[in-house]
Amino acid sequence: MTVRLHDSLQQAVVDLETRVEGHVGIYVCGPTVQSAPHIGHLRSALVYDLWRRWLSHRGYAVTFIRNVTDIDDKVLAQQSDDEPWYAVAYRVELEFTAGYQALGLLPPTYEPRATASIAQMHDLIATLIEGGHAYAADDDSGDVYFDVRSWSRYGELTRQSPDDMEAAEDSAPRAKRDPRDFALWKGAKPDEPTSAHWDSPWGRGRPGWHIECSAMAARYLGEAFDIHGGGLDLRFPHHENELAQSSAAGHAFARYWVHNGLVTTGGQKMSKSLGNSVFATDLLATTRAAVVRYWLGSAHYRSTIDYTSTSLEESQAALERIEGFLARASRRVASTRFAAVTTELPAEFVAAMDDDLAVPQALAVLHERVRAGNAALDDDDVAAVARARAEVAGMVAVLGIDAPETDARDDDPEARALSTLVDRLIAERREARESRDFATADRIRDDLAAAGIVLEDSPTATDWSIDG
RNA sequence: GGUGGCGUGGCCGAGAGGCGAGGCAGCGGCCUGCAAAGCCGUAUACACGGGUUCGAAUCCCGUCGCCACCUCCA
Repeated sequence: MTVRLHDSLQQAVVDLETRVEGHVGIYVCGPTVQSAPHIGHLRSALVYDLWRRWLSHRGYAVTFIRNVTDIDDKVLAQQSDDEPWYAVAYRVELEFTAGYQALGLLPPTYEPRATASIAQMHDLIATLIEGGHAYAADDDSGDVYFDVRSWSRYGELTRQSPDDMEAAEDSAPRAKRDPRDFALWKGAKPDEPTSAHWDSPWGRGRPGWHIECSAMAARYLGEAFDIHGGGLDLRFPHHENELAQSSAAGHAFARYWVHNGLVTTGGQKMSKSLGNSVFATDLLATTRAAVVRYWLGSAHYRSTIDYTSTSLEESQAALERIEGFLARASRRVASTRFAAVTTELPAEFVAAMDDDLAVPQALAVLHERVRAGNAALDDDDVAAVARARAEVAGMVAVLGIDAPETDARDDDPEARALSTLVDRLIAERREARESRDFATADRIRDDLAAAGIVLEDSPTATDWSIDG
């Protein structure tokens, strides 16, 4: 069984055949660091983290590149007297990194910033001009444009003909040969800070957005690589333009184009203008990161997911069911000869993940094993418990929802004191129960519950946890 | 106008011609002193109207509603 993935260019789920056997090069469009990350950004990054983890699990050596667009109109627009554009970019980049880390995303192999690959962009632009696919504007703007009409394949990614496209409304008419031509290099404008300009063969200026990704992908993965990913909203014009300019420059570029679905609120895409964004920091302040990760990852990566007030609650309950089993199973198995049992992932799980990362079906397998494991616990079938525990732990690990729960009980003196107190109360309650003084036993349980501590009785012992 | 997608039981969310994925919530039972957790059981579901077929949520035609992109956007 091979890994299959949906290729936007072929509009079909196809077998993954990598350029170099056993190796995968992935380029994902990262954010323009102009304002705080919302959960849509998080989802996008998570989707490719899941791809990467799965491909690694399947034995591929993965080179994973996710860029940071740190020079752009929008970044420049955010600067103030107190904070130059490059400081804005770095501040926002740190916010993104914090969000990624909270969700347990693996760091990319390289995370290049656009401003560090200006020379590579120049080379690419020069190649395009030589090949007759780009031109320097014949006004004094210093702009360089890609010549859409020179590239007959233009529109192949999104199956659009330039003739059918709505012409962009240019606020300032520029020296474009065709309204659909897009900027590779933007000539310096007097109101822009000089720190945002670089020398080039076409005069001082800064790069257009699309050329950045083409240049960085080629620099870090080579002119030909395997998978190019990004949000569905980037398909046009960004990815179409990347494909056109890289192809026109003679690069084989990406074999497969993967696009993740968007996150909506109230059925509409999160956007700055609508003001309906749910920001990463706000959500993570109130919700455990593992729950956010579970929720964002539990739908298929190509489908739209809508944020509602209850979506997190359902994910939390589902995740806690898994975690509860794992905790009980570990306790039951810990001191037995089954403690170290290892096992392969269930075949149905592997088949689901291989099939264009069908996480929903993979989760169905996971939950089925949790159910079986819980039943084995009820039957006290230790071998079966150990097997289910190993399978569940393995599945949870590839999905990245195994973020180590901070078991605060042993960490610091304060938690240790709490632990001692709770254990003493549990002992008192046990004595009360044994002497059939249920009023006292229930009072202890209620008081603990009021303090956020949940008791869980089993035939042999009482365990407790802090209600998340 | 062009391009792509969606509409599944109370909710979330898979599936894509033939035994009703899975989760959340609910209901009944088991367990429990009572709970919690867990287990077992539990649903005239596939936007609407036609058609193809022995058989359609799945294929075809049409209708309605919603979303995304064509302008910066994960």
